[in-house]
Amino acid sequence: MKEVTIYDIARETGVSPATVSRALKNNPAISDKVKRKIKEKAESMGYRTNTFASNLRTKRTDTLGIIVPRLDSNFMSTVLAGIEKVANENGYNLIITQSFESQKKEVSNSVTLFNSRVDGLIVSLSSDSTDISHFKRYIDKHIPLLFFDRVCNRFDCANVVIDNTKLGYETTMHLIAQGCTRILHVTGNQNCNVYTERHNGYKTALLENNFQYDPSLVIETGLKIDDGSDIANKILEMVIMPDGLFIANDACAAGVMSVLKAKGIKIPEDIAIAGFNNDPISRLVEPPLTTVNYPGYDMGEMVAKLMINHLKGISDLNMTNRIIMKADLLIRDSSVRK
Amino acid sequence: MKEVTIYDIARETGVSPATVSRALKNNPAISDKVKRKIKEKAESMGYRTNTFASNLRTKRTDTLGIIVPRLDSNFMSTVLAGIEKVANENGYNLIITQSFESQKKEVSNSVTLFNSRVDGLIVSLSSDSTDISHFKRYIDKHIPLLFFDRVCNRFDCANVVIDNTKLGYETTMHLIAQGCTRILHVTGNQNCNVYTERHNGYKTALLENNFQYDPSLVIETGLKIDDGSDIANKILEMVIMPDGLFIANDACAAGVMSVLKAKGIKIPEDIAIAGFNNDPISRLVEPPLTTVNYPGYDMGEMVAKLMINHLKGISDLNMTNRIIMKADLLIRDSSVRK
DNA sequence: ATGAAAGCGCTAACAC
DNA sequence: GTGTTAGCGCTTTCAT
Repeated sequence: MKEVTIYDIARETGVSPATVSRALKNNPAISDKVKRKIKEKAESMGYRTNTFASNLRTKRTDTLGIIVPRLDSNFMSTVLAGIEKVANENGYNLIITQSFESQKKEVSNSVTLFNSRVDGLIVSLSSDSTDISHFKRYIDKHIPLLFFDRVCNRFDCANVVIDNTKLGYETTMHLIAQGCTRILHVTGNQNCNVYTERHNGYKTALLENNFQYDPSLVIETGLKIDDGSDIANKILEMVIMPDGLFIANDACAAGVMSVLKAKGIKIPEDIAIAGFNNDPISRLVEPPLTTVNYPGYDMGEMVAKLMINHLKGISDLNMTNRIIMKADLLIRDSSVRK
Repeated sequence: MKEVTIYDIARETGVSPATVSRALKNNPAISDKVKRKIKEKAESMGYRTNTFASNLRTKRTDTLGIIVPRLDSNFMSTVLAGIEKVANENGYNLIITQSFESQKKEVSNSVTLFNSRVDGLIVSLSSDSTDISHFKRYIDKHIPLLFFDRVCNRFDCANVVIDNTKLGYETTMHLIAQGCTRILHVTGNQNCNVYTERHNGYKTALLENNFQYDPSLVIETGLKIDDGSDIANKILEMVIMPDGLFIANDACAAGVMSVLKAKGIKIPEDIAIAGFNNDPISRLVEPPLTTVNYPGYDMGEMVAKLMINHLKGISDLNMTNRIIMKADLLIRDSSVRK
């Protein structure tokens, strides 16, 4: 299956390959008449640009690499939808990979994408990523690097986040305002900024209200729906049960809630509950779950725009350290008493 | 930022570029000693293959193109997780695009991916795709094409599906067995095989039980959570309310259920409900939702394996027409009476 | 077992 | 406004 090249078009139209190349790239030096003729010929001959030959010359790929912990979470797929939209509008392709929350896989993905010569790399770290030296090669080659959501604070690189600490604080304050005096916090891997920060916000709110910060009231878990059942059972076995729960994501919160309700706990009367993310699930559980509206789609758009504007020379990622996006506490019935 | 090439390695190691190329590709003609020396040098010099130069020669990209309606649904992201895993294990990259349920976008995506010279294309059609001539170019160039979930029956091309008709039938039979005599069906765009087939299964089950098939008991909708509210309100206004609902996806079913319950309808006593997909949401609503377990992750793996095995010459996609994967009715409390 | 050399298809500096 | 030409870095025949 022989591919049509610009040489074939040049021959057929009686111009040089260079003219064909220019015409197809809309180079203003070529007259409109010639351009039209060449484009028509290209179309009729079934020509398609050979991106490899082109990339080989220009040393650009118009491709962005993405590494995320998992694709199959509502938050991540929403972010990706946002990234894809912007990338597509700007003629960029995406190569999307997932680390499955494993640093080892993250390293291998980062190498693969590096070898694919992506123009830029967008990353949300796996929860066990302590060492991030695998990204050094990008920095060395001046390939722009941008983190979002799960970022590394010990690494001076542009990133887009929400203020997890503040939102953890506000969520906890809200529970306290509803009369909770014994608030249990369910958190994720403490290596992960998003979870430690929410945890810190929780702690600050407690101390500010003269409550004890009791480590036995903090449970670290995988935050899956099924982890929720285990946690609910732990809670039910406690000598003194908590009267408030701040759970670091909605899926897990929904899992907890479902078991607690089945055991006759009244929500929010016996236990008030707040989650995080504004996952669609949060609106459907009963009572609807108080949560934090995490603007995933907007974050995806923001991240892609930052990267692409940098690549186009419109702005400079290196001048940015961190962008904090707006997110709000969304109060629903699962936490409102009275 | 100068890239290291095989010429640089050749110079440093005192061999020819051809030998370097062979050594790095593990060509058996090269002695182990030389291989080791070259590989070490390559490593120490920070060499990375230039895939463009390589692709330009070999005319392969080791990249699969994907077109899906949307990324941000649980089912799709689960499928993609499965595809990504297999692709990655086999050294393939993915370029993922979404059509946003628009044929126009689907066409433009198919062109982009074609021009990116993907080795193969995996597609789940947008709901308004009637004409699929935009894929002809792939067939003409013998680029393997594989559809899944949303496929086109009028187009003779390999595809992976579940038996939607059968499952629609079984779900409806189950509702009938629970004593429902007036079953309303909520379906999606009737241009879409998955929805027409589920719809047909519903119809068959009714007729087989000597119920009338009443078109006024079939509602076509976008199947989003929020569409669920509208539908619930429509149901509440009906002169004779249905006593069973078969809803073509779980998100919408959860939306319907939430409003019905709020209006005091007892589920399953007043109305029994069944959804479709086994979305995580189905386990968390109350009562838990009867649904069809749609094995998205497995389907992703299956699809990727089929494509990659074809590309590797292990098997031949052209000999396959359709693969029907197993899926089962998952009976939960939302439809079980007494 | 290794080297020489041609060429994949495109772009851009330079020439006219 | 258009043509000439020289590579981009790799693979692969053919030769030794």
